[in-house]
Amino acid sequence: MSVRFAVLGLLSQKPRHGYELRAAFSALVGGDENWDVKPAQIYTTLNRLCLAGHVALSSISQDGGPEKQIFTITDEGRRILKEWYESGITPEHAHDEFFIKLMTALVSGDIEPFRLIQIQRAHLYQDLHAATTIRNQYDPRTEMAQILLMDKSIMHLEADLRWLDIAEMRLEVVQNQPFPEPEIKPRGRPKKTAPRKEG
Amino acid sequence: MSVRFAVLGLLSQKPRHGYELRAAFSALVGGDENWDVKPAQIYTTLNRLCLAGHVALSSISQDGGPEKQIFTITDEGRRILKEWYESGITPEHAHDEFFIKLMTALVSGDIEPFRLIQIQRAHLYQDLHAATTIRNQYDPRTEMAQILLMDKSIMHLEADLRWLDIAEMRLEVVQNQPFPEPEIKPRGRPKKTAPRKEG
DNA sequence: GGTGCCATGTAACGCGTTACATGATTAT
DNA sequence: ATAATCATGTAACGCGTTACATGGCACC
Repeated sequence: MSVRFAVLGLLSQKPRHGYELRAAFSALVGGDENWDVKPAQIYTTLNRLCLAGHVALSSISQDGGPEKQIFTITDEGRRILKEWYESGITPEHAHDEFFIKLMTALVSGDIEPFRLIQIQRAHLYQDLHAATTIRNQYDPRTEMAQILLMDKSIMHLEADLRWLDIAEMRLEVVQNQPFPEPEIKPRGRPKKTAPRKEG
Repeated sequence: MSVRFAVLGLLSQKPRHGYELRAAFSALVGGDENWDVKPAQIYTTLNRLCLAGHVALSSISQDGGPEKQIFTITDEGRRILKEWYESGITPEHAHDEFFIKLMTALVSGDIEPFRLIQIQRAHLYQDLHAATTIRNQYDPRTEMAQILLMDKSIMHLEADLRWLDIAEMRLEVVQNQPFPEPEIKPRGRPKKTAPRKEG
């Protein structure tokens, strides 16, 4: 979803063509090491935005160079962009890959969870060290995006490390008790307004 | 990627059929409120795993009830599962939607970044309160997955909130200086071993 | 006889990636 | 010349979602 709205936002600033959008997006995220958007995605996204009526092909320029198809945001596009700005975003922590890995390991018994945690902890410490080093090399006056991104990485790597500690503790407590096969409940049971833990 | 490996791990524990895998995955992540895998994904994933040779259709049982296609993990499947277990995972923080939103807003000037931060902060506080409440209702003996997931959510929501504070501070420092149009550098320039910040 | 669970899929779409393909201009 | 950059796309695939479709069994 992010790329679509970023394209919309960039077109809200001024009309642009595909190639320019790619470069602008790259600048937005602080370089293509962080998020390299492929041309294919830019052009297919523009196509979908056109079909949705959020963007329109306004003109084709050709200042000596190759042909440029310049896109402009529509009123409807401005509307849904504003909606995006005004909405809060809930990050999806359940979809975290290490969480799935740990749970899978617990159920299948293929590998000791503490070893898994150990591997991941070492990995995260490396990432944390790298992120800190990189952040301190940026110039706050000209590389704000890069710095904010590294700040974010650092905060979340620390959070992940804290979580590993907590997970380890929780698993130590129950480790002598056999890990209970998680209950496989029937699906699609009636949902009341708040189906959580009443009674 | 997560679902594919989770399926592999669950089949490593014991052979299962599609419907059973869906229920087992749901149990893994602590209920379909967290991550509801759709039947379509289970069956297409099984299909791809079969084509890749990581899983094989071993038998079709029919104990009175409907037909069940039972899948088994192959040696190759066990190999790549082990590889996954042994690898560390680097979370992708650049792809965070709020980060993109903030950067887009800064570049396009459509909305004040501080207002954006305020909206997001309020949203995250609500999420944090909800997550904490929910976590404390679970039973540590039988609902470990749910508790660990909520721990994770809480850690990361706190990290997000801390990051909002930092971002706000950083933006306050540069707010009187006009936000510099991020440099749009030419793409694909020669990459040395470490293209960062030399000279 | 309906509702809900068990069990299987297909079709189409959105988002993102990889690979491929074309052609013009600009710098060495 | 040829390499890099500017500029545009298509095709095919992986992952994930929504919607649609089929059929048997069990319980009330």
